[in-house]
Parts: sequence; structure tokens; C-alpha cells
Amino acid sequence: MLSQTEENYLKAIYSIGLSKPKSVNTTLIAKKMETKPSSVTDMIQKLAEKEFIHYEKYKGVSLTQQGKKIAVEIIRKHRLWEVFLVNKLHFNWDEVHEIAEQLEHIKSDALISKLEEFLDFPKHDPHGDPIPDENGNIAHHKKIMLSSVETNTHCIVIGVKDSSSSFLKFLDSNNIQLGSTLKVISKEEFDNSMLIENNNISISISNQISKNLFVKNL
Amino acid sequence: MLSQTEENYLKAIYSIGLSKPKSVNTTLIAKKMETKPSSVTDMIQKLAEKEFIHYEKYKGVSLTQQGKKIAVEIIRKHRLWEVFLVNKLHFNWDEVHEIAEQLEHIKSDALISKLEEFLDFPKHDPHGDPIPDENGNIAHHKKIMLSSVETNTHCIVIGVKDSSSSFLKFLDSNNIQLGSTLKVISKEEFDNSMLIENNNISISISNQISKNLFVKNL
DNA sequence: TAATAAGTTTAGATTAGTCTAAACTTTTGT
DNA sequence: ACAAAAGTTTAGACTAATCTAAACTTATTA
Repeated sequence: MLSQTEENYLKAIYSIGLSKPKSVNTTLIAKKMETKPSSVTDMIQKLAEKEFIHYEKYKGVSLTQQGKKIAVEIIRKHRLWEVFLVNKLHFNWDEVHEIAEQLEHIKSDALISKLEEFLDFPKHDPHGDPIPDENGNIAHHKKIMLSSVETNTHCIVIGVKDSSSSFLKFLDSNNIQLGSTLKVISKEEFDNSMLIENNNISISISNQISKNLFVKNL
Repeated sequence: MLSQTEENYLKAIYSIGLSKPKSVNTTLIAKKMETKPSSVTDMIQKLAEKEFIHYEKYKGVSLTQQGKKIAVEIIRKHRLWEVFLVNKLHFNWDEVHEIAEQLEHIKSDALISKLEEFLDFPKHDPHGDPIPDENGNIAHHKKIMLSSVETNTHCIVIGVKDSSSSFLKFLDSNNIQLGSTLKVISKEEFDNSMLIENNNISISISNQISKNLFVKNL
């Protein structure tokens, strides 16, 4: 059984690896974990010993199959809990991260599979990031800004970029939620505002707003 | 901020204190915590230092106001999560304790207050134990076995004693849930079975079963 | 009431995770 | 290419929580 700390290191290594796969080094991990490089060295030696990471002195690290599996499981749990917090408990999109950081370490496979079912098998978390399935597969979709959707195209809301309270209120009052299907009716070249349709109701949306909504193509 | 271990010690001390207020001693705590008496001594010295418990060498311990407040908060969280697991995720009544033991340590006041609202302010957990309110007040009700309810009286199901899968299935198939209102129609002296009414439907119930259902008077 | 049993505390050790300071390796830039 | 800078590891120390073994205190009971 891994400790929360070990799980967090694996998650950090995974997430650094996504953008910089060739240089997951002590310093970057230390920054992500808000700790000192020497502490990181201690921990990566321990994780290498347990075969969750590949490690050669001075050469940085990468996850083994086992290590990657665990990292992805944690991410899956994190994102499912975020959906729960937003969709069921009505937290705002920007309030959930910290709580999900705690909930992601709860150990129970049954819990996660029942939670997933309860949430109706969501495919994205409230920030538009994909939720890995129980086998660790991640459906990599294109996360597009609404502003760059073609006229006359349908798309589905999968998340928000920025989540100020006023922005969330705007979405609320126009019945735009995660999973809403929108259609772009027309775009105004002058100010980049757009006319969209949601539930057969037309709404005019400023460029400010359309740049903050992540959607995916239908 | 208390560690999970510290929280668990306070919870253990609280729960031992309920049945044996005069003798919350090292041995009993060690048994409850599944640890050694010497470890308990170390911890109670630390908790006494932090003023969560009253402690005099060789004399046992008792909770301070502060200590009791925290213990009750943990119990509140534990029981709310149990309701969530049973009512929303459809776990059986006997599967939830272990998971709630983990969830009770999640730190977020907002989370608990939103969870409570989401669950519709339940007053009892699935075992019939009362859920403390946000100020730590516990509504002590009488937890009666259905078997001892008077004929012609109404009562509300607040929990189960034993929860074998076959028993839970019986409840399920007769639409008996937490909060169900039952009326005792008649009792059979011969085998102590009883006839009850649930949703205007009469059900015959063996003594086996009526001894396993906790109810409270309406 | 004194010996024994039961229970408690202390002393010293261990493990996980962290830190600082020093030593070491790799990279960079003239 | 080699000195300086940047990055990494090691050594030794610290805290939290635990343990065993020994010392100590309280309770029991013959």
C-alpha cells in the first residue's frame, strides 16, 4: 500500500512528464512538490527500489508501467471527485481542487466505481480534462475554445478556463452547464462576439466569454 | 491542524468515555487503537500538552472541551459520509464503515456543510446512530428494536443492527428503507412474529427480523 | 498488609519523510 | 577545454508515530 506522499510524487512525476518527458529531474519535482531537491532524491530512490520509477543517478526519472498505472488511477479519482463536488454539491469550478487533492487518496475500488456510476460516467472533469477509465485509458480529445468553433457547428461544453464568480453566474443564468450542447449561429467580425444556441434559445456571447469556455466537437 | 492519528485517538477516547467515563485508561485505548500501551502513553502526553485531554500519570484521561469538540466533529463527518455511501452510492449498511473511517478525516468545513445539505440534513446514520449538528449537539433519541414497539403504534426506521446481505435484500424487496414509517398492526404471541404496515401494505415479519431493525417513536 | 498481578511509564530503537550543509557530477560559456 | 554555474546526491540531524524491554505504580487478594 502506497502512502499519500508516495502517491503524490508519482502524480507529480506523471504530470511533469506530460510536458517535459525528457527532463523529469530532481529540481522540477521539488518545485512541484514544494519541497527540497534532497528530499526528492531520497524519495525517488525509494520509489525506484519499489520499481515504480526508472532512475539512474544524475539522469532524471521516468515512470514504470506500475508507476504510471498508479499515477493515472489517482488522476482518475481526483477528476471524478471534482465532478462530484461541482455537479452534486454545487461547488464552483475553482473551489474544488484542494478538496479533491485530499479525496483522491481514499482507498476503495468499490467507492470509485460506484461514484463513477452515480455521476453517470462523466468523461471530463469541470476543467475540461479527460477522466481516465478504470483501465487507465485516457480519451484524448481536442480541448477547443468556443471562440474558435466554426459557424454552424455543434459542440459540447467540457469545461471552463478561468472561473470567476461572475463568469459562473453568467453561465448559470443562461443554463450553460458541463455537457450542454451549443450551436454557433454566427460570429461578429467587429468585436468577435458570437451568437449561439443553447436549448433552442439564442444567446449573444462576448469574445471574453467564448475564450473562457472549453468545448469539444460533437 | 491535527493529524489523522491524533484525531483517531480523540475519537477513541470519546467513544470509550461513553460507556466507561471513569476508566478511560491506557489499556482500553490501546485495544481500541490496535496499538501498544506504551505508544498510547506517548500520544496522550502529546494530546495533554496540546490541551485536548486532561491527563494525570497513572490516572487515565478525559477530553477537554476542545478535545470533545473535535471528537464530535469527526463523528459527525463519519456518519454523514455513511449516509452518503448508503443512500446515494447504494452501498450496503455493513460495507461503509471502513470507507467512512477514511473520509472522516477530509478537512473542509464547506464540504461537510454542502454534503449535509445534499443529503437533506439526515438525523441518523444507517446504523441508527444520531448525527451531531454543526455545533456538536447530539439529539439523543431512544433506539428501539421494532420487536418491542407496541401494537397500533407508528415508528420510523432509523437503522439496522445486523446487516447480512439476505436481511438487506428482504428489506429492499419490502420497500423498507431508512426513514420509512411503519405501523405495528398486531403481534403473534406464539412465535413473536408481527404484522406491520409500510406504505399501506401489510407485511408479516418474523422475530428474527424485528429484533434487527432499529426504530424511533414518531 | 505484604506479595503478586495488572497496568503504566520510560528509555532507547526504528521507520517515513523532511531538512541543511557539504560533496559531488553535469552543463554551460567563453 | 576547462572554470564557473547549475543541478544532484550524501551525510547527518529532526519530528511523528510506533515498538520492545525494563522500571515503576496501583490494585488485588491471600
